[in-house]
Amino acid sequence: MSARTPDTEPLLTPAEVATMFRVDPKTVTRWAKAGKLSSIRTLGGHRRYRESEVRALLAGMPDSRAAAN
Amino acid sequence: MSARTPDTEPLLTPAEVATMFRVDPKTVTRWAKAGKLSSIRTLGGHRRYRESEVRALLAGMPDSRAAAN
DNA sequence: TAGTAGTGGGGTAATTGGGGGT
DNA sequence: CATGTCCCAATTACCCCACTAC
Repeated sequence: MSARTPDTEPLLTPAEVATMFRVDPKTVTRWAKAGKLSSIRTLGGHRRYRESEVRALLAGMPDSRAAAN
Repeated sequence: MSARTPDTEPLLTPAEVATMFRVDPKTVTRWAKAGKLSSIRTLGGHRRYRESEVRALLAGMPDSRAAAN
């Protein structure tokens, strides 16, 4: 097989996070800007979010942030 | 160790890089074309990417030249 | 009434994703 | 089969402003 994936964290798109929280994608972006949610940028400037962090927040764990935006 | 590896750098396929950034492989190709990501060509014309550079980019470093892992 | 905080909408420009064909 | 390339629709970023709740 070709696609062996070296040790990487699963990421989510803004739309996916928005759907999970039942909010507008812009609101997710606002959370990232406010530092409430850590984000990784693509080379084009779009944001990607850590699935583990999002799920932790969804589960009600208010403390799982590591670094800021 | 029996088989030695002359100092060769670990390379990644477009699909692997795409998975790590949570984007489409075609997007990775676009980055290479735009010069945002250095690429090495196989003899068949396909692109390969430096794992160290990709990881540095994922970490948020705007410029990546040999991350000291 | 004014002030603060959070969310959504509009508009524009750039990036991204998918189809089609090599 | 994965990839390289081109075209076009969808998504996203970024700005400002309106609305609601406290």
